[in-house]
Amino acid sequence: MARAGLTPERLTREGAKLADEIGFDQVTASALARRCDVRVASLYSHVRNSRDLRTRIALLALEEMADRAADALAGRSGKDALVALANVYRDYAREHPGRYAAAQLRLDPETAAASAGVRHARMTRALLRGYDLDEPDQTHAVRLLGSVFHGYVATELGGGFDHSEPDSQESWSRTLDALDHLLRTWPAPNETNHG
Amino acid sequence: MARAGLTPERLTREGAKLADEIGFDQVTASALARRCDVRVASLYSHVRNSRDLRTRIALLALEEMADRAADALAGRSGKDALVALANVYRDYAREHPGRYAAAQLRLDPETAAASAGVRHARMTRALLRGYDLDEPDQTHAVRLLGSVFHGYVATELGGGFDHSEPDSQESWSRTLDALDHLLRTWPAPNETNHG
DNA sequence: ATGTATGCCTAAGCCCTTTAGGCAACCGAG
DNA sequence: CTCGGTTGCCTAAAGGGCTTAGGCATACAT
Repeated sequence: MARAGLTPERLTREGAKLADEIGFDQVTASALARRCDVRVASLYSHVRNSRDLRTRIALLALEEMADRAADALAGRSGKDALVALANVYRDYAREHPGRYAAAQLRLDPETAAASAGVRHARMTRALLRGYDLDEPDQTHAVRLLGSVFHGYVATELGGGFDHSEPDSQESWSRTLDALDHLLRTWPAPNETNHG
Repeated sequence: MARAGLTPERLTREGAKLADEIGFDQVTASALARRCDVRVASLYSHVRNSRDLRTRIALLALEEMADRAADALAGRSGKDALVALANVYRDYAREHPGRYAAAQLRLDPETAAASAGVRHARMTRALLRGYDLDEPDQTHAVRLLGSVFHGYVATELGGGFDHSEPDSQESWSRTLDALDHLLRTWPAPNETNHG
C-alpha cells in the first residue's frame, strides 16, 4: 500500500484548512484522517492526540496573523498603523474563520510563552508608541485594544451584526476612529462623571 | 424504582451548575445524567438532544445576566450606569464562568430574537441616553461597548491577564474611565490622523 | 381498585478517541 | 542488487458520548 506522506506539519496545514471549511470544533482526528485518506490510528504516529493537533493549528494561526501584522505595521504609525493592525485581525478572521477560532484556544502558559502570541503583544505595544502613553497606561491601552479587536471580530463572525443597520463595515470604521481619538486624548484615572 | 423528578427546567439548572464546575464544553448529556443519578437515555424525554440542552443553558444565562443588568441600571445614569452594567457582565463571568461561556453560544436567529439578548441590547441603548449620541453613532457605540465588555471579560477569564502587571482590576477601571471619556467626546467620522 | 399515561429503564447502533501489535514499503550497507 | 532494519500505515479492540426503540413499573384519575 502506498504511503500517504503524513507529517505533523502537513496534518497541521490540512487541519487548518478543514477548520476553515467546517469549523474549528468540528476538526476531529477522524475528520482529518478522512480528509487525508488515511485511517485514524495513523495520525497518532505524528501527533500526540487530538488536543495536540488542535494546539498545532492554533499556533499556526497565531504565526500567520503575526506575520501579516508585521507586514501591515511596516512603515506605518499613528492611526494608519492602528487601522492596519486592526484590519489584519478582522480580515484574517473573515478569510480564515476556523483558524481564527483556533487562535482563541487556551494554551498552557509555557506553550503560550513560546507562541507568536508574544509577537502580537509586542506589535500592539509598538503601535502605541505612535501615541503619547506612559506606563501603566500603555498596558491598559494594550489590553483595551486587544479586547475591542477580539470582541468585535468574534461578534461579527458569529453573525451578531448581520440583521441590523448600519452595516458592520461602517461600525468598524467608526470604532477605529473612536479608538484613535481615545488614544490621543487618553484620560487621567478616576474622572468625575460630567453627565 | 423511584422516579427522579426530571424536568427540562431542572436539567437546565443542573446543567448550568455543571457548566460552572467543569466548563461549558464538558457539559454533556452523559455527565448531566451522572450528576442527576439517572441513565443517559432518560434525559431524552425532557430535552430534544444535546444541542437543545446547551441552548437552554445559554438562554438561562442570558436571562440571569439581563435580570442583574436591569437591577444594576435602575436609578443610575451616565458613568455610574456604565460602570454598573460593565460590572454585571464581568462579575457574572467570574461567578459563573460556565454559564458565561454558555451565553456566547451561537443561537439561530429566531431563538436569539426570543431570548433575553434583546433586553441586553435595549439596556445598552438605554445606558447611552446618558450620553449625547444620535443615530447612527448610538448603534456604533452599542457595538463598541459590547465588543469591549465581551472581549475584556473573555480574555480575563482565559487567564490572559494573569501573569503580567498591573493587575486586571486596575486595567478594568481604567478601561471604564476611558470608555466614559470616549462616549462624552465621541469623534466625528473620518478624522485626520494627528499622531 | 383498576386502567392508563408517564417516567425511567435496557438494548443497540453509530461515531470519536486512543493504544497495541502487525505487515509492508522504503533505505542504507554490503 | 539483495538483504536487514526502520519507519509508516494498517487492523483490532476497548472505552465513552449521542440517540432511538421499546419495555416495565410507578403514579394518577376515575
